[in-house]
Amino acid sequence: MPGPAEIVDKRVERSKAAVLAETYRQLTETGIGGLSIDEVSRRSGVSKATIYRHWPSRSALLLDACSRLGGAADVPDTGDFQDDLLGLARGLADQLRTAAWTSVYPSIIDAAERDPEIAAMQSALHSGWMKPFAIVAERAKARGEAPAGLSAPVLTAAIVGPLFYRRWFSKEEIDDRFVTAVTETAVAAMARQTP
Amino acid sequence: MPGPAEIVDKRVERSKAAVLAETYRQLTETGIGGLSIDEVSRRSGVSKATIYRHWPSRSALLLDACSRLGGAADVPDTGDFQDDLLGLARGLADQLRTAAWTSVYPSIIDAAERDPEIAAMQSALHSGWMKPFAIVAERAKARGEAPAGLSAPVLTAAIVGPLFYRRWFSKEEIDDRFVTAVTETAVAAMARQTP
Amino acid sequence: MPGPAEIVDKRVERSKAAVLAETYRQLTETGIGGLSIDEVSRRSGVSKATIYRHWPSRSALLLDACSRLGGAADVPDTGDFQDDLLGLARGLADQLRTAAWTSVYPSIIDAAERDPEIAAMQSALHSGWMKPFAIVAERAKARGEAPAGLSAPVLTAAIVGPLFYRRWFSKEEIDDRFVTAVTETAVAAMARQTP
Amino acid sequence: MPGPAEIVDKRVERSKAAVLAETYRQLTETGIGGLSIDEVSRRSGVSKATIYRHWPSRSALLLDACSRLGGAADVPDTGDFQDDLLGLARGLADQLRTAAWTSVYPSIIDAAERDPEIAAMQSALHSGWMKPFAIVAERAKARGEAPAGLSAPVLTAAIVGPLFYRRWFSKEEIDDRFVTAVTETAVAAMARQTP
DNA sequence: CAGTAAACGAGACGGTACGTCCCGTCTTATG
DNA sequence: CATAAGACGGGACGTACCGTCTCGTTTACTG
Repeated sequence: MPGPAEIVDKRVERSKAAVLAETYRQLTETGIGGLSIDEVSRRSGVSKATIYRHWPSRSALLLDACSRLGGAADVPDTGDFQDDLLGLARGLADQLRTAAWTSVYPSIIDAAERDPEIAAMQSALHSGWMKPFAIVAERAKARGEAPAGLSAPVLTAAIVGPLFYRRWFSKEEIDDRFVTAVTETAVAAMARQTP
Repeated sequence: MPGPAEIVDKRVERSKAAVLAETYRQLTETGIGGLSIDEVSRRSGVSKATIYRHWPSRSALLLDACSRLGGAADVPDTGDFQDDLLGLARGLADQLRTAAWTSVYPSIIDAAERDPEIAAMQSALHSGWMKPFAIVAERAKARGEAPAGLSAPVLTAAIVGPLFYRRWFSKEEIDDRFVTAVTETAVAAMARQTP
Repeated sequence: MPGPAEIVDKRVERSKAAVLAETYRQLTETGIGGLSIDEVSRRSGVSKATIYRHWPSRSALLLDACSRLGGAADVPDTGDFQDDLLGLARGLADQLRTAAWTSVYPSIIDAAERDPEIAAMQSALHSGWMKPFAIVAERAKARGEAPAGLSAPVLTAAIVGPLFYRRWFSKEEIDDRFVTAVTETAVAAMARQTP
Repeated sequence: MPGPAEIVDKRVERSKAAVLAETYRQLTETGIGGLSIDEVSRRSGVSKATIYRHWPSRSALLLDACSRLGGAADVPDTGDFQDDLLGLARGLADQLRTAAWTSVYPSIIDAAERDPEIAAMQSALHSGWMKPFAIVAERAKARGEAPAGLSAPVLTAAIVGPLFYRRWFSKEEIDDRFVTAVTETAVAAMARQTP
C-alpha cells in the first residue's frame, strides 16, 4: 500500500539515475578530488541546474553516490567459525584486489577527516561492511565455539586491518596464503584469550 | 672544496622554507584537496612565480612537503622481541592518536591511487616508517628468538594493520589494551608458525 | 446568440488579468530589463505554462502590458487654440512629473530600436497620445484660427519635444513657466509661418 | 613631465581596449540589455576573470563603454547667432540620422531611470553634448545679439527637444526643412522674450 | 666596492569550475 | 481541458584557483 509520498516524477528518476551513474564513473576514475559537476553535467546530459535541484551541493551528491558503493556481501554459514571467517576474509580480499570502489574509498577516508557529514556516511558504510564479522562471531558464540567475552571489533580489526593495510598502505600482494595466515592468527589469538 | 652545485642562494633557501612551512600548515589543516598555491603565496609572502620556479607543479610541491611528514622513530632495543614490538606499537599508537600528519596521510593514500609520483613518495614514506619493524625482527632472528623464516612484512601487517584500521576506518579508541592485544597476537602467531 | 469565438473561459480571463496586473507592477518598478516571467508567475500565482499559453513570448506579454500604459487624456475645447494647447501641454507635463509609466517608457523606446513588434506597439501608443494635438489643431483650422497649411506633427514636436527632453534627457524641472514658454513659442512660430 | 603613476602594463591596455571595442560593438547591436560579459569575453579573446579584474561589475563596464559614445562636436563660430544654432542643429540632426550611438542612447536613458551611477554618467554625457549650445549663446550675448537674460537651457530644449523627439518617439524624418523650422522658431521666440 | 646576474614581489593573463538565476519548453496530476 | 506545480536543458552571472607570463626591484656574488 504505497503512500502518495512515493510518487516521483519519472523525469526526476531518470535525471537522478543518469547523474549518479556518471558521478560514480568519474569517482572511480579520478577520486573525489577530480569530480567536477560541470563534467558530470556535460557527460550525463543533465543540466547543472537540475543537478543542483536534486542535490544541494557537491558534497551531497558525493554522499549519495558514495553511499551506493560496494553492496553487502552474503554471510557464510559453514558451521565452523574459522571457515566462516576465512570465507569473509577471502571475499574481502577478492574485493580489495578487483573492485572499483577500492580506489575511491581513500578519498572518502580523507574527506571524512574534515567533513562530519562524510564522516557519518563513511561510518555507515563501514558498519554495513563489518556487520558480517559480528554475525559469524555471534553464531560461533551461540555454538559455544567462541568465548562469550570475544570482542567482535577486536577480531574484525585483526582480520580486516592487515588486509586494508596491504591494499592501500604497503601495496603488497594479497594472496591466499596471506589471507589464510591472517585468519588463522586471529582465530588462534582468540583461543588464547580463553584458556 | 665544495662543488658549485652546492652553493645555494640564501634567498632561495628562505623562499623554499617559507613555502614548505606554509604548505605543511595548510596540508594538515585542509588536506591535499584544500591546498591552494594562491593561498600559500599570499600567506607565505612568496610570489607564485617563485613557487613555480622551485617546484614545477602543485604535485611536486605536495611531494616535497609530504615527504617531510613524520620523522623517523628511534628503534627500541630491549633485548626482548615482544618488548621491542610493544615499544614500536605503542609509539605508533601515540602518533596515530595525536600527530598532525595522521589527518594528511589519507590524502596521500588517495592521491597515490592515481598519481604514480605520489605513489612512489608514499612508498618511500611507508618504507621509512616500517623499517624499525624489520630491524627488531632482524635482531630477534640474530638472537634466535625468532625463526629465520619469519616474514617481517606479515608481522608488520599484523601489528600496523589493526592500528591503522582503528585510526582511519573504524575510528574506535586505540587504547593500550588494544595495542597490547594486537602485539601479543602477532607474536603468538609467529611462534605458532615454527613448532 | 454570441459566436463561439467570444466565449472565453472565466479562468482564462482571471489568469490574464492577474498576469497583466503583476507584469505592469513589475514593469513600472524595474523596467523591461528587470521583468522576470518566473517572478510574475510566482507573485501572480499563475503558472508559467499558463502564461506562455496566453502569450507566445516575453515580448508578447510585454507588448500587451505596455499597450495599457497611460490612458487617453480628454481633449480640451476652450474655443481658443493657444488655451487648448496649453491645456494639453500642462496635462502632459503633469504626467511627466508624476505618472508611473514615464519610468517605463524609455524601456519601450529602447526595445523599439531593435524589435519591430515593439516598435509597432510604441508607434500605436505614441499615435494615441499625440492625437489630441491633431484634434485641437483641426478645430483651430476650422475656426480659422490656424492656417490650413499648419503641420500638426511639427507643432506637436515643438511642444512635446522639449517636455520629453526635460523629463528624460536634461532632467531639469518641468515647471509651469517652462510649459507656458514652450507653448507660446510654438504658437508664435505658427503665426509667423503664415503672414 | 609624466609621473610614474601613469605607467600601465601594456597587457592591461591591450585587454581594456579589446574589451571596450567589443563591448561597444555589442552595445550598438543589442543595446544594454543584450550585452553579455560571456559573449564579450568569447569574441574579444579576453577572459572573464580579466574583464572583472578591470571593471568591478557589468555596470562599470557599461559605464566605461558608454561614456566613450559620441565625441564632442566642434562649435561653429560664424558671427551670427542663428547661423551658429543652425550649424549645431544640422550637426545633431546628422548624428541622429546616422550615428551608431543613437541606438544605444535609449538604453542609457532607460537604465538611468533606476541606476544612479548610470544617471550620473548620462548627465555627464548630456552636459558634454549640450555645452556647444551654451557657448554659442554666450558668444551671442557678448555680441549683443542675444539678450543677457536668455536662458541657454530653454533655448537648448527648444532645439534639441524636437530633434530627439523625432528620432526616438515619433520616428518621422528629420529633414533639413524640419531642422530649419525648429531653429528659426527658437530664435524668433527668443527675440519675442525681449521687446 | 661597483657591476652584474639571479632571484624576487607583484600581478596580468586565458582557462575551467563553482553554485545561482532566469529563460522557454515540457510533463504530470488536479479540478 | 485549463490549470498549478515544477522538472528540464541552456546559458549568463560573478568568484576562485590554476599554471604561465611579463614586469621593474632588490639582493648577493664577483671582479
